[in-house]
Amino acid sequence: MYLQLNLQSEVPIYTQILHQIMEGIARKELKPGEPLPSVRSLASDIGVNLHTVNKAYNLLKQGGYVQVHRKSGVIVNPDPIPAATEEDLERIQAELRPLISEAICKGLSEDDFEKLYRAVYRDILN
Amino acid sequence: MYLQLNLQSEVPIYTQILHQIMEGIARKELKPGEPLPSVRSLASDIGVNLHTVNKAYNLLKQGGYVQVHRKSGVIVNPDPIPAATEEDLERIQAELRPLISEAICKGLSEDDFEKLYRAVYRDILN
Amino acid sequence: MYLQLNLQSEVPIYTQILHQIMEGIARKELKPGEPLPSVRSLASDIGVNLHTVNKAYNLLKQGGYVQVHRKSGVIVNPDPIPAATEEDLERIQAELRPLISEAICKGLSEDDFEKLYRAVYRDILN
Amino acid sequence: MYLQLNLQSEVPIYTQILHQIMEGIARKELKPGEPLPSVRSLASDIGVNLHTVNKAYNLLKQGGYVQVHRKSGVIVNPDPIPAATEEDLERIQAELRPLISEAICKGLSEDDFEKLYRAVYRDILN
DNA sequence: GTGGTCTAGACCACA
DNA sequence: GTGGTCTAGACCACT
Repeated sequence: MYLQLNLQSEVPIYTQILHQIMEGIARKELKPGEPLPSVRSLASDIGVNLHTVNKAYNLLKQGGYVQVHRKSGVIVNPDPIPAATEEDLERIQAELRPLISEAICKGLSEDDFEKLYRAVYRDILN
Repeated sequence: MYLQLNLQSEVPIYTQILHQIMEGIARKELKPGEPLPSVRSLASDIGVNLHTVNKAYNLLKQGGYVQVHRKSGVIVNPDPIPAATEEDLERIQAELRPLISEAICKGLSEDDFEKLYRAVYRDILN
Repeated sequence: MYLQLNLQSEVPIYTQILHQIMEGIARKELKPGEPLPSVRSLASDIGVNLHTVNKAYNLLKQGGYVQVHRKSGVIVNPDPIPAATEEDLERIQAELRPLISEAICKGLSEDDFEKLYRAVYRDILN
Repeated sequence: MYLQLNLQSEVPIYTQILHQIMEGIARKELKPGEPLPSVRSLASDIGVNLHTVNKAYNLLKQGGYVQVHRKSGVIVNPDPIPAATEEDLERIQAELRPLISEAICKGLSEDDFEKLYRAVYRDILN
């Protein structure tokens, strides 16, 4: 499980960490119950501030992706991750919306977009 | 063409304006050559500062969505909007990626996600 | 002598008119003593405001490119156009400077730039 | 790296800043990876508003001349600056064109112009 | 009246 | 402390 940060991206670092760990879980590279590196070690590994990693971990906890134990540190949630709520679905659609608008404006057909989406899907799952 | 802003949202106002105008173009509510409201009038209509609208308009100009004429104001580009470049596609995929990771983590199947995407697509195009 | 205006350029229209007439003179399409269209007719030909053409003509007069006669209208200066002053040369160099900086930054060699410049020169003179 | 602004000039201040930093990079006074002053400190140094500097920095970012890191500020792009595109070359030629027209009208020979251009080139590179 | 530029001053997210 | 965003209000060039 390697994190690749882009420090000049406009995406905040803590968000990049969040996304990549979520992707690791989606890929099943990170399995339920598996421990994540400690805040300190991860921070020093990727060369960012403790707070930054902490913020990502807290968001993961809030989302039910991980559990934080005083002693044993942070582990991927051994229980199933909470299923998408109605709210989640709406948020995802809201984020999809400008991407799709852009795609339409730039001449991509619905099928072109589907290919794009399938490619990402495959890239994550294989 | 009505804009609905969410001032509480973490999405910057100028981005919301940008997205909604892009969507208007995708919907063909805004047709090629059609004038957009002037910076000042739109700003006062939606109750934000003129610079905020200006920033959105400038981004639309950069993206080739609109043309800015010094005197006559801003119009939807009468020429076709530049087709998606390889870079565009990669950026869209990069933005799709965390959405898809999240969807997978939350138990959505590839087909569930497709339904989501199709729903947005239909909502925009009809 | 046809003028081609780009209404969405950031270059003011009067400047475009100015440039193109200067280029016409440089090309010798417009010969010394030759009449230019009247402000009114040119304005209506190219579909711009009288003032806009007027401003261009006034700048041409100031630069010694044309003479304005009450009766006979505007003609290309039958006398030689004033030679470049030291001030002119400095201004030209000042305008050249950012172009050259950009060229260097983008990896163009001095010879590449010369080719560019020669190409424009040839395009004008032939 | 000193910036010299001409507040009387018709060239916008942000453009002057842009040009001079581009020239600094061309001169290699500003080396790849080298930090630029922060928006605020440069603004107060040269006595202009922070937004003016910000606009210049953003244009430099767009052009690939610098990288903006949210925390650590702005640095000269450590990677090579994007090579000139066909579009760049055309734009440079378009800007060269009125200069050359003027030079011809004012009696400069092609070689005179070359001397001018070489002088600027040497002034930048030495 | 249009957009372009600039100023002054504020709050926020990020690290 | 950094850049990002937003506001309010001003002047200017262009047409």
